[in-house]
Amino acid sequence: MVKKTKIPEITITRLSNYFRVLDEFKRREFYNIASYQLAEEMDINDSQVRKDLAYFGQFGKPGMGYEMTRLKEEIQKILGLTRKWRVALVGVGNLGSALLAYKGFQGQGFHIIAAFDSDPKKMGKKWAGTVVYDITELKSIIRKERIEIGIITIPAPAAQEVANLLTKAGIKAILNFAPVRIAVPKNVRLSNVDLSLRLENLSFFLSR
Amino acid sequence: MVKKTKIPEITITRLSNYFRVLDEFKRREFYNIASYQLAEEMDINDSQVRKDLAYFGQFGKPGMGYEMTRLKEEIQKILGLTRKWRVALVGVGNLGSALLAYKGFQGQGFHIIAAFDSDPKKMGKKWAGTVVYDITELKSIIRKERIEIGIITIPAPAAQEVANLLTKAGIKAILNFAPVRIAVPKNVRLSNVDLSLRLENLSFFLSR
DNA sequence: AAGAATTTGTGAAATTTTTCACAAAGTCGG
DNA sequence: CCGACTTTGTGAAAAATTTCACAAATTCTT
Repeated sequence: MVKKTKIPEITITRLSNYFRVLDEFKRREFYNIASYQLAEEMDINDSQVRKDLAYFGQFGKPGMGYEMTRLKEEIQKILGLTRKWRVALVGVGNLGSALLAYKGFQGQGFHIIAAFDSDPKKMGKKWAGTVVYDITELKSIIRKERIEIGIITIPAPAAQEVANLLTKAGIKAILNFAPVRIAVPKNVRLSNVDLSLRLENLSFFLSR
Repeated sequence: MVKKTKIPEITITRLSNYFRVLDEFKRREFYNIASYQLAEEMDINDSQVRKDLAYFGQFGKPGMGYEMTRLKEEIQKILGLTRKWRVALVGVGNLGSALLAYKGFQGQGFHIIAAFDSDPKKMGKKWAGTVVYDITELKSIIRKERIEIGIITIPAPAAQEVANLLTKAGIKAILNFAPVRIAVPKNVRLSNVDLSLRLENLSFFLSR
């Protein structure tokens, strides 16, 4: 399945978006979908769609397009969404609580197993079904629970420190919402969600 | 200032990140910064940094690099952050409240002037200093308050409907947090923040 | 069953983005 | 003020990504 060819990261992002489009078309009770339909929906070129999918195999039928159920399954396999991912969230503030309550993660196989905070008032309680632990317990719980992904939703100043804790606990990937760039070892995958950055981007285009 | 040359969108994103790096260096009391320092910090090539900045002018001095205060100001001008932006937020749920409380926006000139919700229990109250209005008042308030940017933080099913309302009210840009692709007229700038997408991306790289 | 119509998968071409590499401009120490 | 350094700004080269375009596979129509 996984080819030797280097796959552009943006292809992976598009794969997620194809998945979303398929969900919408599924509700319309289509059985097949052609590359040009996916492309139109996403405002891209149709051969882009075919190239992206061709990195991973030959899923389509000439003259017919792609069988929707099959394609959804294939994308799920490619993205690693056929298994459950065990996730920890650090920082049960406004944003952290919102993410704990967010239904979208659960559906895609991302299970927030544990939350951490340094505020004694929050510890021991449950937020949207997830127990909040003292951050001093982070290492032991992440190891015991075999948690692989960490979400950082604490203020900027402490973000690097928490990233270090997560790394030392053996986490494999971090999704960082703190508005600060953090450094992690090369074997840890890091993804930043900078909320202001998106607004700044809009601001640029509105200003021209 | 604005050249005829087509500026890659990714350059704009990097500009925001240069801005973050400058903030961090400033605290260390540096006066100048060289392209290779910015580059190192961001794990990119130094000529990339110079190219990005050169789209907008000649801000550096050979042998010396860039004067930090000046560069920060220039980037602010480029990104349109020297003015205030009037923003509305639709959907005061978990995520919406978190964004209302988020300090980062304010600092960059993004002021959330009004929030909207359809839940009568929330209307009329204030959340983190912002009044929550009935969504039926959206059009009139957006016009009266001259609001230009809308943030959508409602569940997926109603997102398109709200986008239509915002568009009809004359909004110029939308930041969409609903996990669904929405359609807007070409003159409205749309940016999607799909939280699951980021986790899916991590999942892909962890699965390989 | 044959011809028309679709649509895939993929080399090749075009375009975009990144990196290289270096002249020119400026700094610094003595 | 000179010679050694440093670093910018930018053409040119390289690399990556997107688009074109078409043979081959498959379905559809009659």
